[in-house]
Amino acid sequence: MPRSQPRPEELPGALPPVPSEHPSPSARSTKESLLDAAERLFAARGFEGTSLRAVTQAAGQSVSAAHYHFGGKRGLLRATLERRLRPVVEGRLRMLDALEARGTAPRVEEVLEAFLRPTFGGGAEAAGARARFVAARLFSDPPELVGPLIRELFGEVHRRFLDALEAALPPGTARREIELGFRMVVGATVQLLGAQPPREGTEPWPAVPEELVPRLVRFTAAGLRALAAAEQAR
Amino acid sequence: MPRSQPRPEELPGALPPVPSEHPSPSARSTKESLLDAAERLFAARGFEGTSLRAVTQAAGQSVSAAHYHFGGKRGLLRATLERRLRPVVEGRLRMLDALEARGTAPRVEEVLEAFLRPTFGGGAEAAGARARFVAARLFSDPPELVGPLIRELFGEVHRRFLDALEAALPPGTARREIELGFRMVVGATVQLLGAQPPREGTEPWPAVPEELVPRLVRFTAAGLRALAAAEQAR
DNA sequence: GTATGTTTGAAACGGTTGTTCGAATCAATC
DNA sequence: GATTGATTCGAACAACCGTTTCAAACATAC
Repeated sequence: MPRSQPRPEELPGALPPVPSEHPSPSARSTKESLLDAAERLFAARGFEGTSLRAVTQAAGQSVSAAHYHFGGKRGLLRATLERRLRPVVEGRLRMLDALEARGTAPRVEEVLEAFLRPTFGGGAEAAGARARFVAARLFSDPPELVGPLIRELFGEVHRRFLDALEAALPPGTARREIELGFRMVVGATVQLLGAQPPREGTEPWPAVPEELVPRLVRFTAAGLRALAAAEQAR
Repeated sequence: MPRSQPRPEELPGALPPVPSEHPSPSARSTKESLLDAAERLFAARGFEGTSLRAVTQAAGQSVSAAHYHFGGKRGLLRATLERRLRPVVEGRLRMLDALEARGTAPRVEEVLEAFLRPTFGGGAEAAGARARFVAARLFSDPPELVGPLIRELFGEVHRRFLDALEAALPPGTARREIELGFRMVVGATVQLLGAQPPREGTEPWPAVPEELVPRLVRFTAAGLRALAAAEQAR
């Protein structure tokens, strides 16, 4: 019975999914139009608050197309998140690599800039602003779906940046103190990422990356140094 | 036709709703059991991700009870948020009042402590930890519902704390710089509030208010001062 | 008791949800 | 031109959604 069902996305452990050997150009545009619409709607109304039909309708596609390409609604969210997060992660690691390949030890500000700059990457244009929708979603959408993705994408990054901060801060600073400070860095970043949220009902707070990143670096570097100094003085 | 429909919650502009002149003790426990269940479930799965039936079932009540007491699902969310946010707002204002009633001008750290302490109020016990669920929800649930509530509850608070910070920081610091810094304060706070989120699927990050508040004050005070100093040097 | 207004319960309403199915369409290969 | 596999579409599925309805149960005042 040749009931073949060739889902492009991962099946459990079957033969390699044959990832679209010949992806027709229309298939590419179908996938991307779905991702674009999903990104916009998930950002505005959240995952549970957005119906698959709303996405496909906005994309001008059929519901079954979404299932065919992404395996369902959850797969669509995952793909949407991954598309925007992957470049951020890669940018962070690349900048940190460059920093550590240099001879002299990196300063706290440099490590933080390597972490923050790719977050606001892509300039101030629409694509960059849109890309930042993920921040809000990361902390609100189904944890059993987003949680593993965060660990998979950000696990190595967080470890490496914690190490780099430990090396840049005064020696003897407790690891837990650094972890706590790093969480605050992330928090401040996420909050400013939402400065231009593509959320309906919230008026944007005009800000461009060129303005935000230096402030963020200045603020968080001083914060981390203060934590280390207080630890030192004890 | 005496088809009376005495909703305890607000009707548009009709006569005062007669807010339960004789609230039977069972009615109180009904409302509170609903609020407790709603709080737990909304925190874990979000507003749209939680069905009203799941809430009423967990509370051991009927669906109509929720509609009767809160006017529907949205009213239930609003009541849930309000119950936890109101004390925080009042605590912040009270501490700021006390600070300003004193003779000497408050320091940055004191203003920040007045802002942060009530946020982590209630100690480390379950009620306090549970109360913090709101932070996550505030930035993810339907903006057209939560947005007005935020402005209503936090509008005055934010304005007053911005003024207090402006007075405590070196004179001449640009207002926008302070607003930006304040957003980072909020971001760092929210992030640490989620240190023990009652979210399924995310392992908690053990931390108690006594440990977090001083770190938060230290970190953000240094950050704000750094922003002001850079502004000064220009 | 009766009367009055508040609170609960069970069932049903219309509408929407994510997903599945089977046939139709398309592009490329033999 | 037939075969093969990838893609698209519309229709249908069962399950669930928030809300409403109506009657029973309740407490309190007369």
